[in-house]
Amino acid sequence: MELSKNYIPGATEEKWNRHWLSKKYFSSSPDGRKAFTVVIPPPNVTGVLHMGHTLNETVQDILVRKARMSGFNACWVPGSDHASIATESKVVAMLKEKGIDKNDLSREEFLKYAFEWKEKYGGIIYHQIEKLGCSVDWDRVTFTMDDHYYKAVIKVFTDLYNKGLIYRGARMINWDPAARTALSDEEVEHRDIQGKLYHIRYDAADGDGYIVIATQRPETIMGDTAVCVNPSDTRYTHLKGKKLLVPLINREIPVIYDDYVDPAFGTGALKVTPAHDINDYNLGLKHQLAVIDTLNEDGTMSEAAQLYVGTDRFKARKLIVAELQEKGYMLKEEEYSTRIGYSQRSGAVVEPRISTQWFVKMKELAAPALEAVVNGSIRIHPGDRFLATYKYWLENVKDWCISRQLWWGQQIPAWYDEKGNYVVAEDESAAQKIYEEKFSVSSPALTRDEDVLDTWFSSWLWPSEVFSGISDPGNEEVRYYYPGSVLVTGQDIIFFWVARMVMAGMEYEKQVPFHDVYFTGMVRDKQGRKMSKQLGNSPDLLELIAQYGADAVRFGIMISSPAGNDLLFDESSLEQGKFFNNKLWNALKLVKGWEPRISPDGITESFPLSWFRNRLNEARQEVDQLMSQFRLSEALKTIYSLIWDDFCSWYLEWVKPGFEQPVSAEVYRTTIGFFEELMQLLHPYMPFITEEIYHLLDEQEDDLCIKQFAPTGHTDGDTILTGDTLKQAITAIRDARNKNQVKPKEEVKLFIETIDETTYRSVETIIRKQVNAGSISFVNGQVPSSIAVVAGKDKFYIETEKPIDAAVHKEDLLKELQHLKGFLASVEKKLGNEKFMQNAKPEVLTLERKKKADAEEKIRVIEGSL
RNA sequence: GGGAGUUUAGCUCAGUUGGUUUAGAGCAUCUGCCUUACAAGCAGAGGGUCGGCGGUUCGACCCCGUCAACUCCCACCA
Repeated sequence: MELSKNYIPGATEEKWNRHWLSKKYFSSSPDGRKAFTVVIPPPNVTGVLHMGHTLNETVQDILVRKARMSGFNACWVPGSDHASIATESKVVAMLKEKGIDKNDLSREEFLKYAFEWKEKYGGIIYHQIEKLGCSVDWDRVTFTMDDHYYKAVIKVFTDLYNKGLIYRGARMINWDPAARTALSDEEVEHRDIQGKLYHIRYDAADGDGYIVIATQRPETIMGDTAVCVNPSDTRYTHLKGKKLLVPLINREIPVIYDDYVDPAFGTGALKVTPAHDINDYNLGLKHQLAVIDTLNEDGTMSEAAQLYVGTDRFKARKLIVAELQEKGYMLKEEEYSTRIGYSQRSGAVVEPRISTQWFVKMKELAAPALEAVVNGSIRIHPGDRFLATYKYWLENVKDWCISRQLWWGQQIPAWYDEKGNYVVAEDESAAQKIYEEKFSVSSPALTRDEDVLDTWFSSWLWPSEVFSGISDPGNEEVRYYYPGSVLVTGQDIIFFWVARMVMAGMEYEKQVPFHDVYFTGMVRDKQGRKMSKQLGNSPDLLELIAQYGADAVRFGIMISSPAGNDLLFDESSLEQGKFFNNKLWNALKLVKGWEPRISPDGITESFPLSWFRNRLNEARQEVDQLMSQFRLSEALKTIYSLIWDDFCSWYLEWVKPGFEQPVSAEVYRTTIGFFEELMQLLHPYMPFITEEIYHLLDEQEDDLCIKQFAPTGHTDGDTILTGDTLKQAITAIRDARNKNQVKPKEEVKLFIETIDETTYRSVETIIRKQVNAGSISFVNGQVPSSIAVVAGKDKFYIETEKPIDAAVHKEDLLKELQHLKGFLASVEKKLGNEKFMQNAKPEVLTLERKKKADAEEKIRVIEGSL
């Protein structure tokens, strides 16, 4: 058949995707093989795949395809996350565009819109995953709001509640005034902000004296219930027992004393606003201060504030500052840089707020999760870089606020009576029953908690519940597939997700959820900025695939992405991938072109055949090792160079017959075999083109993507030795072929006499390179054009062609000998033979002419034997 | 305020036990080639005080110390 001039990815990718899917190659069910389980980090249902996902999915696919080809029952579970707050805010925005206010809808109506949205956009992600060539098991698509998943979440909630690990209570939480919901600590992002520190005067109620406080948030003064100073601060002792007046509203508040206050900071006086600051809240608890909440849930001033009621907090700040200035309370304003918490989703400035919410007690759950990583049951890659972060978080973990004032998500399974008494149960009838027993009331009127659970409260069950391991404990599938082999994810969700999955896994499966965690870096744009939709700097994956082909995209993103390091995305690496595709294609065209010319007259030169066989085996072992260490990018480089340099530039050029010359059947067969093996090796990285070429090379019954690796041939000692010799010969021939470029090297002669042949040969080779490299040379301009190194049992010499005045250069020479000794000692050590250099003592001698001639004679012999 | 990471050619990055790398790849630049698989290619060339300084060593891109720049994570000083 006629092969096209260049490789055209689009149609080929489409073809093989359809073929693989129709054959259900990526579907997995439990069997006698060992399972290799990967669960996809479920992307948000609303999103599209950005480059970060592309990197993650590619890494997973490489590992999964490799495992599948290595004989494992590979199972990669796809799915998506309902992403409670993220999705809800998008649906709300979408409704707003249509002129619909969420508040005018019932919960059911809203959820209908949300599910429609999910159906519409959830599919985009799956389409992208498929286009990228990800070999996921489409029969296992899981959504975190599937029925069984809902059941699991509710079950875990009630179970933890019954164990006393979930409680409800009023605490100071992070409040998102835009989304009007509570957030967990992890959902708050801190950013450095240039703010102002305002110095405000609080007069004594009796008119005698005042205190100046410093604050960043003057709009909260109406919530003040004390001013606190350090008891040792003599500046304020005269005010003891007095009351102060809050400016503008003239409410009386006490002066309190606490060591918490740093006299050196600001004015040494702190206004205490228990409703709007965590420290003030704690201080308030200690000193039994009243709590005055001056903000509404949308961030506007509340009735309790008395002033500017209904005005947004930031507008109110400006107005209050102006009023304080006008009335003379504002003594000073200074620039002040601080950190402010923002809601990760809505971007709104988070308010600390006292609110009744549901919490998970984390300490108990954290202990086994910490242990699993510390004792090595879970290995984190790369190295231990993230181990410290993981440990620190678990050791200092605080309770997890899991209730959200949203509708999209799993509704909290708690039922209340009109007095606020509540029970937790898996469904309403169970709740009725429990309530009846607990309160001895029959047929109570109960209403369900309005709130839903944090999205991560479902995500943390993912590794188990994708196999229904929690809704249907101990079923055959979860027993077979759990725990997963490797989790590939971004380091940004180590707390949100990874640590919590380990907790849930230990609690509900009594086992770690995965053995290895591979953290990919963040993908940034050329300017080093994080890729984000807001910046519009994240390229569209489908467009990239259309432009370069999926294989090239995968190649481009993998070729320079060491684990855990950030990746500056550069399209030129995708181009490199595209070029590589074409190189493969052209090699195919070359080899296929020989087919009609196979003839008994063809010459078989066995040398290149055995050389490449050897090279291929060597590279395969290297690739295996690199991949098992998750050094995927280096493995790809090895394969790339093996194909481009060794196979195309050397092997094919070598065995290539002259114009219209016959090709021996052996050469043809062997070459096809090599090519197939190469395609197999590359397949996890570039699945489409390798499958295509594999089939075009030869009529194949099997498909490459499920073909298992044949054992590496010729691994016995003899062959390896032959290989080394071959390698040297190849190198020599390469040099010869490049002879036009070979520069006349400075002639260097060396001679060493050692105890045994092996040591001698190694030392000789290395020392030759060292001398060539100039590592062994003379200083002070006395670099000789020719050196002879003469070594004996307990001494060795360096001899120069031009005589060197030993008296003048003795120090230099000794230094060189010392250097040489150290170097040779290390070579000996590597060879496991430390007898020779131990007692060697450097000394400078003048060699006689005759001796030199002897040495040169031996050199000739050595060179002849090479 | 703590902790981590990064710093190698114009750009993006390799360089894992300190000595077969007088520092490598791709892209970009320059030169010559449409040579019968491949101009998406081939043959070459230029380009680096391996962030600065100090130390250990016979020998350091690699180990130690220190400084600088950039990035990230964590933390309740108004």
